[in-house]
Amino acid sequence: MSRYGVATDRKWQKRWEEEQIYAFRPERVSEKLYCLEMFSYPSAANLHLGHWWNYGLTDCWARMQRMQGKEVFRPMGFDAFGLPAENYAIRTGIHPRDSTLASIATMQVQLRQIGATYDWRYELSTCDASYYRWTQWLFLQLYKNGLAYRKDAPVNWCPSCQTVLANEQVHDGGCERCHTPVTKRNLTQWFFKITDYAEELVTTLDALDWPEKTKAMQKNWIGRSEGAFIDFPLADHPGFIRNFTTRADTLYGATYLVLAPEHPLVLTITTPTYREAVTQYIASTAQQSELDRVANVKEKTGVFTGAYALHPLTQEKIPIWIADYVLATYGTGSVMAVPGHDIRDFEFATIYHLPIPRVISAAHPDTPDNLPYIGDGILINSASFNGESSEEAKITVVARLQELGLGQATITYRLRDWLVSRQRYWGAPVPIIHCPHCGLVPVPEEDLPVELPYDVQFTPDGQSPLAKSPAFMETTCPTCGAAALRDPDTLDTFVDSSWYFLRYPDNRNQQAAWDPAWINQMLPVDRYVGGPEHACMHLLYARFITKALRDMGYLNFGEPFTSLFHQGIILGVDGQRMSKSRGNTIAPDGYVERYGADVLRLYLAFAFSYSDGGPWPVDADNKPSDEGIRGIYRFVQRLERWIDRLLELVPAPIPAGTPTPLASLRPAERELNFTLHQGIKTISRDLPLYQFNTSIAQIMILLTSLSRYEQESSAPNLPFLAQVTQEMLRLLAPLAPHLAEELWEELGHTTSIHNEAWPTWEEAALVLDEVEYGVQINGRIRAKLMQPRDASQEDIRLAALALPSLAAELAEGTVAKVVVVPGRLVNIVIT
RNA sequence: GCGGGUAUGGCGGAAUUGGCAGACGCGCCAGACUUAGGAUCUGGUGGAGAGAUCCGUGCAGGUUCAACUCCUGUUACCCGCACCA
Repeated sequence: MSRYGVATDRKWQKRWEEEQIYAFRPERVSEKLYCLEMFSYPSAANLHLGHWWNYGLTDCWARMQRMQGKEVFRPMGFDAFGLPAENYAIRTGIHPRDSTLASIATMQVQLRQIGATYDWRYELSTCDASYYRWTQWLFLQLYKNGLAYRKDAPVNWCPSCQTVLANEQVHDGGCERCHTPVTKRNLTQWFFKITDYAEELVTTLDALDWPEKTKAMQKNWIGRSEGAFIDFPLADHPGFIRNFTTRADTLYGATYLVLAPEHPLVLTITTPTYREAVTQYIASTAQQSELDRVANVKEKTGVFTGAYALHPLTQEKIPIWIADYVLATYGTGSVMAVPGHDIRDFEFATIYHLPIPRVISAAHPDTPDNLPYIGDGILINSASFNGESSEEAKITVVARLQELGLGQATITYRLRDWLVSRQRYWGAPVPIIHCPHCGLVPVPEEDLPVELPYDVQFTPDGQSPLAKSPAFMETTCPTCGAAALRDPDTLDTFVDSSWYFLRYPDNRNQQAAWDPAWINQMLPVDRYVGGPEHACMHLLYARFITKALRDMGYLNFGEPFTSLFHQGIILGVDGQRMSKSRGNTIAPDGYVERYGADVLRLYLAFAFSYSDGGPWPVDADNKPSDEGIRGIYRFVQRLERWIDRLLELVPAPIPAGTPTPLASLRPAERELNFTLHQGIKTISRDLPLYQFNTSIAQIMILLTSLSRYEQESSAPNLPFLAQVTQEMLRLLAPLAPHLAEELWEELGHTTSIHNEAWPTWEEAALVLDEVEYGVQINGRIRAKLMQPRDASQEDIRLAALALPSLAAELAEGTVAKVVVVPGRLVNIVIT
């Protein structure tokens, strides 16, 4: 049994809290390091392994930064609004507010059991009126600056959650949360104009210290595309149809236009003969779910409208079709179809027997004539543009169109505006009043918060629950005083989390969301840690909101998270994500009770790569194994035995000790000293990179070296042993904070190890008098060779060639070359 | 189809600038101790072979005195996006 255990954890957690040793000191803001993990969703159950993995291991990182003199700002809070609490309420009848507050209370206690360095004075919870008051304030600022607007549009609707969803919340045509196929509905909804920032969001991405994958995902999601608008005048109506293309060079190959069924001009231009077919087609596509649409990609369908447009350069009459392979929400909702050089247009033209001319010839003709050629090439059948390259023609064709007033170069984005209103209860109310006389009237800022009422019938039926609460809805217009109604929708929870990192450092400010002078010093977040699944939602929204607030003058920076790190995920033994429904969860509680928080922390840190995660190991019976944890537990016991041994040799209190001068160390001590400094150097390099496993390995090696030195030495150098032991505990402190603190106290210290400075290493200690060389013949290791540190390359070469064990093999050939790598190896090349 | 990533012993995982592959731990094997335990300690442990040796980082090539590492091609798996004009 180890004497360290959960009781030790409690003892130190209590004392740290009393002494406020992790309190952030604002006067040291110049040394601040804002390190943040994505905040947690309050859940009624006990903390799961993921919490320990996310928050326990980032704590090791933060603790090392503290010891290196950084003023670490490390807050924790709760992303407390959202559907799970509401769905739980519908099942159980427990009000979302009650269940959420209870969950938060549980988590506040349990998060402390990890032994992390949170400064709880900066806590926040998004469902508190003192927080969402400022979420509503944010909405109003966006509204006043034209970045929040209401529009009637086809939007994603989840029939199960009974609410609209943002584009980002539709995955594979289904609801991100419940996977129900999403349908389209025409509704009037609130949007944030994130598209105004599309260009900056994509161009400033490169400079961020973020994982390449995440940057690529955002870039892809924003979908910047350079091309041109090309207008095709209508043959029988005034006006024109505007198309977006990236291939203006293929304009002479455009043989028809295709509009999305939702395109606003469709019914205007459709001729009476085709009206019935067209309306039928529109109706059938409208009732298709996103999933059906994706499933039907292979069979292209469409109908002719009977209308014609004029080719802008040839004046030829070309037919106008509608088809659902053209998306209403991208570009102009209309394309010029070039079946000779586009796969989709080709498939469509083949089915409906439309002509498929060639206007680009490939430099190396390897595409058969019965397939579209989608690459660049030389223009043919393109009048005066013949002979130009695709690259040239993309410019010259657009220039000609521009002279005619029928085209211009442009950039489009895939990114759509962010739909933020939700027809659900448990969220921040939209702070807008609908007045019959004045229209949309923002709630005056001094009237915030618009409080979410408690007594509401929140069972979802497609209506906003708040609409059924007259006490909430009925108000007066702030402008004209007439009776008016509040907006019944609540805000997407991603609005709450798009600015929480700005609130933490000034969380009790009641006059403003924050004090800009203070926040501009505290932010941006220096290191943000969280899962990669937020790449195109939270991380994108937070960047947008930060940039918008900067342009309104509330911030002087435009990127919220300078540096981003994604942890991996610990999976169940089946390799699947842990979940109650799969029954593959592993509870941390038992391990913590039995071995203590630090054994679990050390195990998680040691047994997995932090960036990869991976499945929990299995034993011979395919059950979750705790053999690895017992290995860590043995290490803890070995460490305690060593401390006991040291205290036998050197009674407490052990002096803090100064490093013994290198020159006065005997050879065996030099070896131990080498291991110490090697360990300090390695851990100082690896811990900042979240390479916890190698850091712990170094401490294990150091402990082994310590006890071996003591066992093998007839007269151990006791002050030196005491000093090395204390350095080892300092190295351990970030990883096993309770254990290190306890052992530190046993050595007689009366101040916390967590206020000790991080050890430094001396390069001189890493230089040994003798170096072992590997001696290779033709690249294969054949012998070892000890050489003095200052031996010349020539000495080493001669010593290697003179090795008796190599004589026979060397005699078989002639030595062509000898490569000496100082300090490492010798390679003898024989032929 | 596009983008990003991964592949190393029985297992988790190491390997700094191209320089002795497999650190550290688990498991396994052998031994010690014993108040007989699912405890602890010590030693060994990539594979093949009696052995000298040979073979080994998904696969096939290449560059190099030297390749897990760099280059070309290829396979499998994972993640994200996907009729985006």
